[in-house]
Amino acid sequence: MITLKDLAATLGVSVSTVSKALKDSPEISKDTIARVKEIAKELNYRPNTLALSLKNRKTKTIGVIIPDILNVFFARILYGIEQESTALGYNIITCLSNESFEKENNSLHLLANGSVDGFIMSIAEETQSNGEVKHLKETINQDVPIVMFDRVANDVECDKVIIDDFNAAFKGTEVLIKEGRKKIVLINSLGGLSVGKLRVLGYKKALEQHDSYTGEALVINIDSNEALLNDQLEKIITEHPDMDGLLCIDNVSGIMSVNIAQRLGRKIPKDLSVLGFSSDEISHLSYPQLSTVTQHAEEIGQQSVRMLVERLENKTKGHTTTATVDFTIELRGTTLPN
Amino acid sequence: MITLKDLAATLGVSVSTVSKALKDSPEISKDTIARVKEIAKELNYRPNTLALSLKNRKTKTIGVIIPDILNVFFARILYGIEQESTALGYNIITCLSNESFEKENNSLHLLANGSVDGFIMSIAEETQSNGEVKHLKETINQDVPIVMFDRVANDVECDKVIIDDFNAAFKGTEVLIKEGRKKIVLINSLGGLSVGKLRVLGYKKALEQHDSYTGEALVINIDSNEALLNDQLEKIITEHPDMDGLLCIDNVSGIMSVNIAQRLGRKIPKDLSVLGFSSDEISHLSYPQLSTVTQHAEEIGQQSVRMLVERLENKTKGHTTTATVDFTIELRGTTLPN
DNA sequence: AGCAAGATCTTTAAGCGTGATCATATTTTA
DNA sequence: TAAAATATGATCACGCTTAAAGATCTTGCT
Repeated sequence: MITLKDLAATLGVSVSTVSKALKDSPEISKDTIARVKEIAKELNYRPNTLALSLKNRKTKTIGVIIPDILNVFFARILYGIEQESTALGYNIITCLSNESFEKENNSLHLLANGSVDGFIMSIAEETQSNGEVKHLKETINQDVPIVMFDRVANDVECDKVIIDDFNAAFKGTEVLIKEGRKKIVLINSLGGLSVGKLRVLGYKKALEQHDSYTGEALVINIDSNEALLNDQLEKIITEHPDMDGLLCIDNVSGIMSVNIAQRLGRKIPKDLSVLGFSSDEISHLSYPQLSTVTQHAEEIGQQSVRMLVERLENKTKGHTTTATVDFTIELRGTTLPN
Repeated sequence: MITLKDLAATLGVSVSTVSKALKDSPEISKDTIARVKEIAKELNYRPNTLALSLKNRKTKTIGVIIPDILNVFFARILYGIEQESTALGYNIITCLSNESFEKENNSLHLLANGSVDGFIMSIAEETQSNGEVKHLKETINQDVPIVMFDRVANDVECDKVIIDDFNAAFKGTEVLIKEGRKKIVLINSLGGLSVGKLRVLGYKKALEQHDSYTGEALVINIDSNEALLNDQLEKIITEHPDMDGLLCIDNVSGIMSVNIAQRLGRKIPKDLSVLGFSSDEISHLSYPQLSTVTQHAEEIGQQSVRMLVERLENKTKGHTTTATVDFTIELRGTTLPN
């Protein structure tokens, strides 16, 4: 690695002269500046980011903690985070909590010592169901800000980026109601997560509020293990022959349900209307293509970065914000054309 | 942030005493060690990684460059990388090249200045098709080692982790041949990538070598844009009514083909046997579940980390290795049971 | 012309947080 | 009481920035 010292030595000047020359300081003569720059280029000098970070007490690096990178939703959020950070001149250190509290906790401690300027994270399932928040509060108290997205801890005071899950499910359910469906079922594989709970509430509220819907509300909880998903869904579809509307609130069960229902002889969307929750790319995997409540995952990521950087660079103390990112409902082939 | 200085001040001893005490130096009295440790714990002291990195000239951080995080294959590799790095005490800085040469190049330059000890990467499509290697060679020459996985640059001398793509396609094709299929088609959406080319070669070789196969080889190149995939596949399946074996060499077109073919009235696997290339989780999305040539993505990631760390810690100079990670063929529902 | 006061350019020194080496001070032992 | 053991402190270096000091050359004024 080439350092300022090396440049100084080859030119026979002092380190500080080189340093100043490289940033066009008016203190340094045009001539010297030119000479320094030339040799710097020739030797392919790059300032050592570590040294700069140490000096400036900031790293221009964001710690990102993702619960599950194999979930397209999170992968896409990471994509958004990466894009926006790069645009704003930040790097990201990515940690995968793998839904484990311990890993999440470790990552936080490992990086909250000057390695990153702040965190962007969605909390692990385990953390959420156990209601663990100490590690989060501690980090914030040490002046390392956190922005939480999607899965947030309500009793931690920090910036947040969420979807209006209640409303998303509400509007989604309305789509099915307005089609005149008589038995609309919600399949829930999100277990103890707050987002799942909110979606169930939105679904129930919509059914209640529309007099045109005369059926019952039926929420079926299933195991989220993907290997078991096919069998569970097949069982549900078989056991509910009169089901004509289906709301799947996770990424993949909508796709699977469409494929299974068709194999079992249901016409989609005629006999059964299916609405999933996910982003575009996965909806292509079924035929007809899955209609979805689309969460703008990329936007969630970008927004999170913007909020964190705002806080870092303007030193916004106190006063936290919660941003809600819009959802859209995209009707493709598994619901009736309107 | 709490520093050694802070601890020293509160205890009324010197910084070096604190530093030594924290690492149980025999130079320091039991008594002082205890006192230092107690207050360190109380104030929640964590050594500043940045300062350590600067001092030790190594960061214990790996730069990871991924072409496309929305591709499950890469997401899963990242998963493996993260697991193994954490296990070996390394952090990862993740950059997404998004298949662009420029982003790849930038990331490399941005981090190859002491920010990371080495890189693990798969080169961007653009980089590969243009045959750009200067940035890679430069990095290696600056003594920052690179491990490439999956998509590798043949004329760059570095450690590599690959799949035996030729053989994977060869064996996969053999499965279909042994079923007695008469018209086996390969659908290629991987365009200019080396892996795609190797798979096509393996397929052709298998067809040639088996006298029992009397049909032709037919490679159909398609656009990889997922939004267009459905239509393209439907067209292919419609136009080739006599096709009875299908090899899809990317992640998703196998799934789509199965769903489309069934909708068009083909019985799977009776009329048409389909074999995809992907990892487990995505194969669940079709019914019957897709039979696949499974690439052990996680293992590829882990192996890459092991090779890099080996080089970093043992200062293995010169002498590069290429590791081949096994593939397995997993017959699920879209091929005949054997 | 003579010389203080600027103007211009360069170097010195300190500090970011650590750890290693070397030096110093205090106590114990032979 | 000198030598050895014990405990602590001072200093430097990692690569960089920056305030302050130093050195050299111009300028302006009597």
